[in-house]
Amino acid sequence: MPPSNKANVSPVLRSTADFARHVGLARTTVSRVLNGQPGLKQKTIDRVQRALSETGFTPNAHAVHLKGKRTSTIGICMEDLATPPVVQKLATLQRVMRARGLSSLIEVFNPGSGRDVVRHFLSMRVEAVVFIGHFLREEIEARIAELIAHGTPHLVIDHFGLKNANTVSLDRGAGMEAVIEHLFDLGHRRFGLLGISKGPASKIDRLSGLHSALRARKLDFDACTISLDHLHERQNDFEYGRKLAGSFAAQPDRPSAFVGLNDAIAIGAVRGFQDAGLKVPRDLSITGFNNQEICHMTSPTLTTVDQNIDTTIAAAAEVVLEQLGKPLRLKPIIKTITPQLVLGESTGPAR
Amino acid sequence: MPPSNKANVSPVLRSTADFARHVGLARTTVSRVLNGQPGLKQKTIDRVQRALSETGFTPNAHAVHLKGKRTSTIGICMEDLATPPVVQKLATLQRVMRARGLSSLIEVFNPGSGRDVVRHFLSMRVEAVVFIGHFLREEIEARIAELIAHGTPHLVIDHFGLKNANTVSLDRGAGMEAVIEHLFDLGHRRFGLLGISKGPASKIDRLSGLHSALRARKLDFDACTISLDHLHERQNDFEYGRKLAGSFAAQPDRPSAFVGLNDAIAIGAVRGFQDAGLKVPRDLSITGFNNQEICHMTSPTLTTVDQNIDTTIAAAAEVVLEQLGKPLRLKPIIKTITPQLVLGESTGPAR
DNA sequence: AACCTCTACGGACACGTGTCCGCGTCAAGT
DNA sequence: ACTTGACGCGGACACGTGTCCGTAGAGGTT
Repeated sequence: MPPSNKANVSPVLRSTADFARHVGLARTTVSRVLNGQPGLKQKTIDRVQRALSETGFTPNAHAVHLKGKRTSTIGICMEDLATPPVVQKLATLQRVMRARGLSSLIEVFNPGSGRDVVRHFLSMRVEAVVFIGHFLREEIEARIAELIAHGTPHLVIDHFGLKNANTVSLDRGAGMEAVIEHLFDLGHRRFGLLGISKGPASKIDRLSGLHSALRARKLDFDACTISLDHLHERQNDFEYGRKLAGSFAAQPDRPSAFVGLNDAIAIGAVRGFQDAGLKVPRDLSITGFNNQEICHMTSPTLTTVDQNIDTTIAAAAEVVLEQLGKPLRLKPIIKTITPQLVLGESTGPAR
Repeated sequence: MPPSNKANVSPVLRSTADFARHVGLARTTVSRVLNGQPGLKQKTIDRVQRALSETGFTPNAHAVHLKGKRTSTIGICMEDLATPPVVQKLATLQRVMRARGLSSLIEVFNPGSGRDVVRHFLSMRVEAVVFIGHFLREEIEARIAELIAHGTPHLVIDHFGLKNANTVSLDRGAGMEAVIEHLFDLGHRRFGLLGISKGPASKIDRLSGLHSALRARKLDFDACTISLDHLHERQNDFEYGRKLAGSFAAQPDRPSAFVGLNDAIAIGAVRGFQDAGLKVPRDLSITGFNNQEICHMTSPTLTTVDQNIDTTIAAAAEVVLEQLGKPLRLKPIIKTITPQLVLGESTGPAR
């Protein structure tokens, strides 16, 4: 008696045809219900809906997309998932896109695998590709050219200065200006750089921000900043900051304020100076960058710079959404986000 | 002259037919090359390969999968992306799966949206679904039942004790036993619990580990552990740990060792005790859980428990890969991972 | 010149879906 | 009883792909 165990052992419904048979309707009728077409009795609609939630049947997305419906998927390409800021960006972007009905296909772009990643996105016919992080310049530019050739919109978050690329980037220079302003107001005139190496600076880099902030206060960059970047045993940022602090502590004429590349280096430096018997901020001031949670969990808490990630991602989402479905723009879109100083206990008046 | 600008303005190739026309071969021939079928002249193969890398053409994955080829995609369902351990698990799993040729479709399972997430995975015909994190029990059990009904394999990482679910979980009880053993050997006999509330314990919970560790050392659980969990103003773990430490510090007869639920609580507690003028580990010992990077960046560094995430994910990947393509197993697979004590500076001999 | 082998061609079908369209059915209205 | 309208049915096609198969042309051998 086949009908008897029909109730307990329901077969796996793999197609609309299967499902329609199960409901007792024609495939086309079911399809009409699923796509909200008019001309159907309410009773029929209810019948399908109920069976739908009972069986959990879902139309094959591949067939649907093949028929021409949007894939409603974007590709997100990550440099890595190692640091909190990029993870936070990913999480926020994913949430914003989901709220707009877009799924995220996420891949990590190992050096050299970029081609495969982008090919995979293209084969999935994603509606846009977002890159988060900092990549090899030639590689990412080649990938973007490929995307453009395929008519697929793209956006790069946090890799400024790429050719022909739509970018949303944090103005780290402005962040540095805010840091210098804060330290200057506290009376500091000489600054140690932790993990920030002197060299050529592009438009919104930390260094250019340092330069302009010092210039605006009639200070000479080379005279009032010191970088001990010769120690290239940089394993991880915390240890590196600690070692740098050790070297600085041994110097007779050291600066009164230290500007860290990121929070880990700054926190390592705090520790390094403490190990050398110095007190922060009594003897010297230290700043970080990124405003990670950890900044509020150390003694002293860290003065740092917040990336305004929500603003960044909102801007990014806007750029992506605005491009969807339209022909590709000719001129690249470039947006800049201004970060924000966050005061902690690690900065104080110069002695 | 149409052929003249053929070189600079190449049209977007959207199908194998387009591509074949572009190469000057039959669609079927191109398809044969793409799928590595025999009976083709090397010269022809090379011609297609070259055009392939020049144009960057990719077959429509949806059509390919529709034809019956594997989707080679797994769904990963995250509780959130807020804490480092889950992010690390995600990153590792994604990497391992990619190395096996599997893409990851990642979604965040907001309470209530679980149904949609799983439906989406099913509509994409993923080959398996992995849950990472801790969910509402009824909700995740309902989702798993749905997956089973659809014949799709699943795995839950870090949510122990679910009915009919394949799980890989950390044996937090064993972690607690290691912690107690370490503290006991240092001479501690009374323990303060930070964020760990007394109550019913299931098999591999922290509490059951505490119980058995104390029992093995002939100590009475209720007599030698104190929990101040009445302060339910738990905003974030760090502040909560700090407040708990403040309350404990005010007690005349406080324990000599404190066991934290996680690293953030423990680090907050360190800070709280320091604020009260106590020294760690001179006056008291503190342990965390998770071995986040931050543990090595505080003063003192934290004694904690490592989750052995690589081992966890390796086991998870094995379970998933073993299930792919086969009919569903009847008996749930349950694996347990043993964590590992990591010594820091925050624990020392009892006074 | 006749024959054979190698290889590309191109028609055909299936996969699961959305959509169009003509046809049948059934109930309500006249 | 007849007309009419509402509504479900089922055939057909297209989407892009993989694969089978019969055919044809090119090139080499006898």
